[in-house]
Amino acid sequence: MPKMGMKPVRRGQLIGATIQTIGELGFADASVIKIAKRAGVSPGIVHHYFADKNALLEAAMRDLLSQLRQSVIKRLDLASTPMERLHAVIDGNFAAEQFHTTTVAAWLAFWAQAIHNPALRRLRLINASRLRSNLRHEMKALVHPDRVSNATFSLAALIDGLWLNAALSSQTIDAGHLSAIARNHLGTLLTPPPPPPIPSLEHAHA
Amino acid sequence: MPKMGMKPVRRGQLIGATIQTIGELGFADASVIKIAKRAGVSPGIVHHYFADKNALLEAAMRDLLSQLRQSVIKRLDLASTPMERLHAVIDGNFAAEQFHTTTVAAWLAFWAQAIHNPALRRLRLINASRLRSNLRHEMKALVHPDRVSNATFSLAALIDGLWLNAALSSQTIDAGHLSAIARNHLGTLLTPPPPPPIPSLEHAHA
Amino acid sequence: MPKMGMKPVRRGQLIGATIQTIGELGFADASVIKIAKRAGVSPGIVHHYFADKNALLEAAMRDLLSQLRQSVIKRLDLASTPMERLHAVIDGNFAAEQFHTTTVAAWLAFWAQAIHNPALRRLRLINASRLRSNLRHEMKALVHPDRVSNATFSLAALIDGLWLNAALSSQTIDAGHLSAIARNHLGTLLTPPPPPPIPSLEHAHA
Amino acid sequence: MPKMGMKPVRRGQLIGATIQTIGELGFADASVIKIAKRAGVSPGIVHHYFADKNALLEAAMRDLLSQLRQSVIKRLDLASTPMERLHAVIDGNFAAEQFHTTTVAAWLAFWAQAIHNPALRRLRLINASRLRSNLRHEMKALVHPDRVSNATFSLAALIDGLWLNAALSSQTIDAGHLSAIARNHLGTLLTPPPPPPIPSLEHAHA
DNA sequence: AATGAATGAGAATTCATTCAT
DNA sequence: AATGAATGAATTCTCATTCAT
Repeated sequence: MPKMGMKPVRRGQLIGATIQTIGELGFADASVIKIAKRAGVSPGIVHHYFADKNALLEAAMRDLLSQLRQSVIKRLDLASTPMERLHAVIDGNFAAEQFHTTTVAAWLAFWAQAIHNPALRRLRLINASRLRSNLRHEMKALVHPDRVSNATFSLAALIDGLWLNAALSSQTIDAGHLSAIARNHLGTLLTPPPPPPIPSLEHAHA
Repeated sequence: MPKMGMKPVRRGQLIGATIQTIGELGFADASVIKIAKRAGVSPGIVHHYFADKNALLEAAMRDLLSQLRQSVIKRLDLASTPMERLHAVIDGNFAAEQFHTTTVAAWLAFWAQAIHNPALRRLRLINASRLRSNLRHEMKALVHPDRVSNATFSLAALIDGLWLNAALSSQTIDAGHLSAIARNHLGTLLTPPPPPPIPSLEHAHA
Repeated sequence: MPKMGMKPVRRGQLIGATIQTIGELGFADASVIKIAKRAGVSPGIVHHYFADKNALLEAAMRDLLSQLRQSVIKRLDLASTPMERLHAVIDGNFAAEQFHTTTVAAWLAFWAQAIHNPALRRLRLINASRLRSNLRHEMKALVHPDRVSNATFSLAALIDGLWLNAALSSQTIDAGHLSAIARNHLGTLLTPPPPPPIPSLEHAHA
Repeated sequence: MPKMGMKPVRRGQLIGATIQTIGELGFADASVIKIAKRAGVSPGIVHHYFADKNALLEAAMRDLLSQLRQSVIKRLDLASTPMERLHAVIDGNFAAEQFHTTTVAAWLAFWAQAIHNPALRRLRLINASRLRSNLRHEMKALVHPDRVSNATFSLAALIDGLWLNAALSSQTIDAGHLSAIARNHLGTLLTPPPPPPIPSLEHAHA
């Protein structure tokens, strides 16, 4: 009698092993054989649960995105004001569990590969537009309509940039610090720009 | 004697072909054979000019970094005030020639791979610290000493984040727009945060 | 489940094919592809059973050595006196099955390569010291202690030399003849050297 | 004006580099490029002085054989009695200059390869028969006609075996010791076998 | 459900050789 | 005479995938 319902278990094992392997070795060196070995299963079984390597990669990226989304949603549920909701998005993106070295490296690998892989690209687009949509919705309540688009774009870029710097840095990541910087940036987006302090600087902007 | 002075020519061809190939196919699918084919030479000749694939990749990344640096330096030479110099750094990073689709994709691929490849990692670190050092030096002239570090970190992250978004976006990149956003962010870093304008917003911060 | 227990079968096939191929083509021309072809398997499978080419070569040499050892041990089991045991060692080394042309050629190839390959070198050293130890132990019972070392060295060298001449000769090998020569040499080692027959010859030795 | 008569010089350089390279790396790893590099010339020039790699290898082996022959001939010129001449052959084979590690390793490599390479095989056969012929001629003056053949064969084999052991040994080679063992063996070949010392041993011989 | 045997393509790299200069 | 650029084949090894069991 076969073990029942192994499907989700095995899939989870393989997805986890995929993220780990990509995070540790990079996309180019993450072979099915290595992933299977890390998952503690035979290489043959991978194709029993996933159509091909691409399907496995897609599932892995979907898992990463889903974890991130959960991290944000969890915090959104506790927020009530627009500002709180924006902080929730920021903090959700910088949640501690998102910063394990291998996970961050896997993220970057997926981003790089998504340029060339349509399935991954689609996943990333869906996620990115969802994030933008979240941000934009709250921004509308806080900034002038003319500035919503830029403010959203700017905050989203800063979040990504902070993440990227963390991914590439060899130092341990202080998620709180990243969050604070993003919150601070958000603060400046909300307030009207102060009058130019000194003429010379104003000149420099031109 | 053989055709003299082919070395720099071939090396340049191969480096260009490498960046193109990585940009189009991604790191994982950029094989020496494909690179050689794109450069219009035989696969064997690659190892006549580069010790191994890694040396070729390193040279390609070095080339990308060098182009970026030139782009910044060119603008720094025309700048005189600290603010102008910061704008030079921003604009240099967002120069039009830096935004060809394949080039940007190659950049991302190198960043992702740099996590796992010591030689690439070293190159990236050198470049990153040079950028930081440039920014920090000018920041010191413009913001309170206590805020130099954070301001530098924040601006550098935003530059990277804007770049990353451009890299991943399928839309054509408007470098001027990215520059404007970064300049605007820089503006907010320089000025002291204004007093909370209205109580309701203050409440939203809580 | 896959075809079970293929491991020892395939390994045996591949080892046999390796010895055959090296024996026929020499070390330099024995490629993994040719070996696989001779074994009737695909080139890829070789690395499923052996870590790399070196491991395959090592296994092949180990096999040759083991066959030789068995040939000696089989005869040692039937011997009772020291002299019989020495003859067993000689005859074991010159057993007919050790003289198939390809096998002898493989032996020579391995010896030559062992100089440059640490793993093969180690195998050869283990085997050589085992042979010496066997010989020395029996020699102790038959010759004066002062002469054990030289007698052992001399007999071992003669065995190797006879083998080598056979290996390089294009004529069919008469193992019995080689054995007889070695036994004869052994006989001279056992007896005290006769007094110098004529002074002039003694002088020539000096 | 081109340098005149470079031909023998370059050929000599290349032959020396070939022997060195084969001795250090083995036959399989001695490529034309490596040989040229060691000789301090470009890889292209090799084919200006030698038809192909095989011709270079053949010339190198011919050089080794010639050196050995010179070593013997030099000593033969000083010898007058048959025994002295046999000693000259032995000592010539074990001359110190023949025992540089790389040279001995090159010898072994050539022997192994000679099995598969007709040109090398021919060279080796010519040399071997010359050595045999030398030995046999002198043996005829010293031993009973019925034993000339075996005595020659035995002595030649011992010389080769001692050499082989030296080649494979990691220890420094004591050429004098090898010479002494061969001379001693020769001594036993010349004298009539003594009467059996004890019946039991005689029985063991049967 | 699961194994691991097996394949054949493709990877990086090295090679002997040729050739324009 | 000599260089080193250039080729295309061959090398070892890894890969995704299939399949009998």
